[in-house]
Amino acid sequence: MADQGQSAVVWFRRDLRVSDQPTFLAAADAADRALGLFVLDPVLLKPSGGARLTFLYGALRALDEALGGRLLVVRGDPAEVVPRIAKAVDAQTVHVAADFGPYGARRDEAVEKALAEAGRELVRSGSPYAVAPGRVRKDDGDPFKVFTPFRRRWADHGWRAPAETDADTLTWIDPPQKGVPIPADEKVDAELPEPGEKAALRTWREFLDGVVDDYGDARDRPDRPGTSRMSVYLKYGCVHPRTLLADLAAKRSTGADTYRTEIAWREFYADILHQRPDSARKNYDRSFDALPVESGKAADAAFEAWKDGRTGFPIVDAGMRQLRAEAWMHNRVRMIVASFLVKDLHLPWWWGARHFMTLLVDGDLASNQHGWQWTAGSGTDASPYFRVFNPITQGERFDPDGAYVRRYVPELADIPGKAVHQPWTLRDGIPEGYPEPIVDHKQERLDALARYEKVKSARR
DNA sequence: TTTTGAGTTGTTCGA
DNA sequence: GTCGAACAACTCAAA
Repeated sequence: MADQGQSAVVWFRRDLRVSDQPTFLAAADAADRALGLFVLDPVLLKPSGGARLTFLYGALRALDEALGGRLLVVRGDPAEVVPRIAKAVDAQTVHVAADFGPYGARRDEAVEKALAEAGRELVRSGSPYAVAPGRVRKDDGDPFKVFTPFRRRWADHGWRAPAETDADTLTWIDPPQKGVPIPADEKVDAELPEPGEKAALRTWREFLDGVVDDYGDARDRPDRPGTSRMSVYLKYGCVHPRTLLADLAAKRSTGADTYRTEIAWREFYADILHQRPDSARKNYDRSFDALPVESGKAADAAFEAWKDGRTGFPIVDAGMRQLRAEAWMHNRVRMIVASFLVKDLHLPWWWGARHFMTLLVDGDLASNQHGWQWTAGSGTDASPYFRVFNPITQGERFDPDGAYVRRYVPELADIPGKAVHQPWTLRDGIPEGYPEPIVDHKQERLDALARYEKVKSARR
């Protein structure tokens, strides 16, 4: 089928791996040689914090190595770069995994159009999801707005087995031109996970052989390594969720079920963002536009205290400091600090969401923005408005010995046990250097409930 | 079209 | 200390 000597381009984006790569199979069908390409797109690089850039560069180095040092890295606008490279290697087809993000989808349309003008084709094979956004639909054809029925239909829909590919599926050609070197790591203080496909599979194997069966409970304990740590690898496609689902299918534990549900959440939020690209920046439920939020100098000061981990609430401060130290935060603690920003400080959820996206190594637009909206109550299937996390109760329940707090808040390192969650009750007073609580939680909870009344009356 | 059942992650209060 | 109920009403999904 392929003409002798025909080549194709495999344009990598959020699929920095060689196993389970449908694009490789499609490219092998179309041609007998391929060029591996990655485009450093300033539009995407600019809002990425140093942690994500550093991880990305590391993953690119790992991919380049897997391709025998033949990955071409070019900087520029993909709509200009991709057609130029395709022409240089005389490729009829450029192969990608479909992107369903607000920017990615527009970018791909522009690239597709530019390629078509030169008689070339952008071929989409697969996506970063087990089920592509837009596929899971109700009987009447409309998209789901509630998670649980989505998950049921999603599981019924099913997914393909992992594509059997590796670096040798294609013959990689030498780049026709010199690209740019993969940039050096950004200056990041945080300790980052090891980038790349091998690290992803090793991390997954550890989880699968270890805590997965106990995941249902263990995942809520920030003081213990009970989570999979796969988020960053999924974000950059160092592993495909299909691979994880195939391994989970062999497990028959509730822990494995719970983990499968977490993957479903990732797919649900990608689907929602696909339906409603504006929901990355605006309230999914627009009646929440009526929620009164704080602004001005006092709000800015409170926001700074939150970002710095100096709110005087130990579990909140520990989380915010873990974010700076590791460019990652335990999921349970993400909910606690988010609830605190939105319901104790009465600040807009998107302030917090933006801060997360700046620092998180695993920052994914769909999951991050909709996770925040869930906490704020403005999202799909949102938390009932009266559900306000109590940072002390949450700390005592999920960090019962206080080990998590002591690990990240050195001022409190000498306080034993769960007393660490309420340093203001200590006989000797709050340890030097640690702040007083910046708000009275009980008071702010009532204030939050009053503010939500405004949303309710705006609906009428 | 109408009806019915259900909806990630919590807190507080009173018995 | 433990336990169950209240906290509201609405929208969604499916029969």
